[in-house]
Amino acid sequence: MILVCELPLRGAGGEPVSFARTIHSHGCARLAPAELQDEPLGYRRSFRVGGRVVEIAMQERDGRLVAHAARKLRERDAEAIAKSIGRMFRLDDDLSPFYARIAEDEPLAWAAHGAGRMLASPSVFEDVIKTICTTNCAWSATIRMTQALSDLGGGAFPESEVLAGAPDAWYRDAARMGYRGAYVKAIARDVARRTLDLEALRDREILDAYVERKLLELPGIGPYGAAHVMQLLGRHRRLVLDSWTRPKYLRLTGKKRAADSTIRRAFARYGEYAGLAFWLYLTRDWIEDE
DNA sequence: CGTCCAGGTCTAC
DNA sequence: GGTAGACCTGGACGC
Repeated sequence: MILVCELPLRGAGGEPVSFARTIHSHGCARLAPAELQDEPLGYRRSFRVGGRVVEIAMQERDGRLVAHAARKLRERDAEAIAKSIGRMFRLDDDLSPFYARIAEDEPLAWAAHGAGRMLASPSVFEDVIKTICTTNCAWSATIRMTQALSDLGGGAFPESEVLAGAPDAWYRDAARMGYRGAYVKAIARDVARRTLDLEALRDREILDAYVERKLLELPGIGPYGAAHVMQLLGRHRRLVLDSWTRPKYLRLTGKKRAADSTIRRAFARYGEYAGLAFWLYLTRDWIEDE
C-alpha cells in the first residue's frame, strides 16, 4: 500500500478529532456499503480523481489520519484526495465551542473530547442525492439505491453529468428509485448545467437561513432532508426529526410521546449545536468505548 | 393475497 | 400556516 496523505486529527480550533467516534451513519458509511465500509481498523472508500476511481483505506495512527492506496498516485490526485478526506471528517470545522459547552453537561460530557464529527461525502451534491435516497423508504432500499449510484459511477459516486445523462430506465429499473428518480435527475441536471451550485453552500460566511432556504428549494428535500444536509455542512442547529430519531428519543427518555416542538425545546439549551447534541444523545450507544 | 409502512415530500385545499 | 392524500418500492405482517 502506498501512502497517499497524512492529516493531523485536529479540528479548525485545534480541538482533538476522535477517529473512532466520528459518526459514520449520516451520509456515508451506512449509505454506501460499496464505497465505504466501516471496519474495525478504519474506513475504506473509493474516490474519483483524474477520471479514475481509486480505493483509499483510512486509518488512525499516532493521532493522525493516514490514507493509503494500492498504487502510487500523481501529486495532484493525492492532494485532491486529501482535500476530500478533510471534508469527510470535517476537519475545517471548529467544534471547540461545542466541547466547552458540554464539558460539564451530564448527558454529553462523554463526547467533549473529539466526538461529534459527522462523516460527510466529498461533495455536497453527493450528500444531497443520498439524503433523498433515505426518505420514505427502508434502509434496504437506501442501500440498493446508493449501490446502484456507485455502480453507475464505475465504483465511486457518479458525477452530475453522468447522473443527469442516465436514462429514465436506469432510474426505474436499476436504481429503482421510484418517484425520487425525477428529483435526483432534476438536481443532477441543474448541477451539471451550472445553474445550481451546491458546493457553494459550504461557504461559512453564508447564513444558516439562506442555506436552509436553498436546500428546501430542491425537489425531494424537505425539513428532514434540509436538517440532515445542514448537519453535514457543519451547521448543527437543526434537529433531524424522522421516523428513526423520534422513537429512539422516546425510548431513551422513557417518555410515551413527545411533540417535535417539545424535543426541540429539550435541546434548545445547546444553541447552535442543538441538532448535533440531539444526534449524539441518540447515537451514544453506537460508540463502544467510553 | 391485501395492507401497512419505512430515517418524507409535494400538492391542494 | 396547517393538514389530508398521493406517491415508487419492497419487506413485514395478517388473513
